[in-house]
Amino acid sequence: MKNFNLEILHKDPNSRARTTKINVFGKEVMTPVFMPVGTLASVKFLSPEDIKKINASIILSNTYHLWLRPGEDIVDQAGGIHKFMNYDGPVLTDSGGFQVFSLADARKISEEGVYFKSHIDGSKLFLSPEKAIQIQQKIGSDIAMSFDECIPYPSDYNYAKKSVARTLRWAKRGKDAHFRNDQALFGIVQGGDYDDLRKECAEALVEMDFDGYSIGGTSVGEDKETMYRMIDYSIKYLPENKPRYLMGVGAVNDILEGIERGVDMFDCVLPTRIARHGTLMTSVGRINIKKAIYKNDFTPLDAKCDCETCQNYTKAYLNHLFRCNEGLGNRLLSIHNLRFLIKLVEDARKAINEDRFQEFKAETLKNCGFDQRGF
RNA sequence: GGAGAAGUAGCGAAGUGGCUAAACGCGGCUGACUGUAACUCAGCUCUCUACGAGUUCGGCGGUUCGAAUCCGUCCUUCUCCA
Repeated sequence: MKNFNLEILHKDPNSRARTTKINVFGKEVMTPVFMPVGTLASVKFLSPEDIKKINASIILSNTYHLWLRPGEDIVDQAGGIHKFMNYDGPVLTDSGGFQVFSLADARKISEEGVYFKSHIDGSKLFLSPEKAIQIQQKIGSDIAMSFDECIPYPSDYNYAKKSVARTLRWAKRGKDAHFRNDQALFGIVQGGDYDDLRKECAEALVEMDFDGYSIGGTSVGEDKETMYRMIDYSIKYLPENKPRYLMGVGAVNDILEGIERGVDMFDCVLPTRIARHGTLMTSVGRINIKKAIYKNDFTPLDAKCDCETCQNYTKAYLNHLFRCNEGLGNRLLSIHNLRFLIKLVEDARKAINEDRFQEFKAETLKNCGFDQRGF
């Protein structure tokens, strides 16, 4: 019996939003949760101490990328990913399924698996559902993902149907190859924006009995309404007593819409990526710190934020760091954006527990300026 | 005082008779970024009444159908010799 389970703490009476406590092999994860992404066993520019300081409770890493470098054997020899990167909190590894989408120009899909052309040295690689599980078991993450095909949007119905069937066969193969009792395994719902395909996929995965379920294939270029529909089409077929993870979503409005629809877990590169590009998420919307107007603005980035950056530095200083391409700017903004999203889900949990999630959501969206533009 | 070299858009730097409002880089200004090939990418950066027009390549004056590019002269800077 795996020491992995979910306890529902509170349900919002006005939506499907909920708070839960996920027990990840003795480590607690309160949901809704936002998971910072550390693809290469590193949340870019942040140390494990930084990650803890922003109150992150679980982070993500990536099978495909660690497989290429340094190789799963090295991580295994280090004693697993926690020891390797000196981070003792829960770690979830994505399977490489997203790379089927993001590296589409350098890969070929077959029934057996996916052939990749390495983006590092051009060598030929082959990743199968079994191999993806084997790698993740060696990496030693707390939660592994099954190998799926993340299809682009739009995809025509016939392709999506074919792909879902294959992703399901891959899910079964991966599950059969999985044996670690100290590692959970999640299935991934695909099916594009087709209700019946999402249903077919979700129900088949539930039948296979995974430890949790993800909603994949979103945030691949579709419009917001379509994304929210994909979530609806997927989540209604998923069981209440297992975690629901919306993959790759991290814009403020998307997170709130996801929570409202019953999502427990989110991950996204957005906060760290845009931080490196000078954009910060604030309680009044997104701003780009490189803009000339911040050159002599000696106020904190976000008056309502409790992060290290907002407590200690001004916009003018961050503006200066970015103009000079100083790495500290990347770190400070990454800390801020991650803390901002983690605080967002913390506040959301509180609101759900106090039966005022709808008000919280409406107020947050209004403050962030969603009436005029996306976040 | 003499000899040589050079002055191109905010800066650096190509161009050496028409295809040049002038490559490229930096700087500057905008915008994008959602399970990370991303400290990345895209656009703009002489002026204007702006899918067109007007002024440019140290100044002035020439040669030429046509000049940033050739000639004269002046100014400035740098190097070397006194």
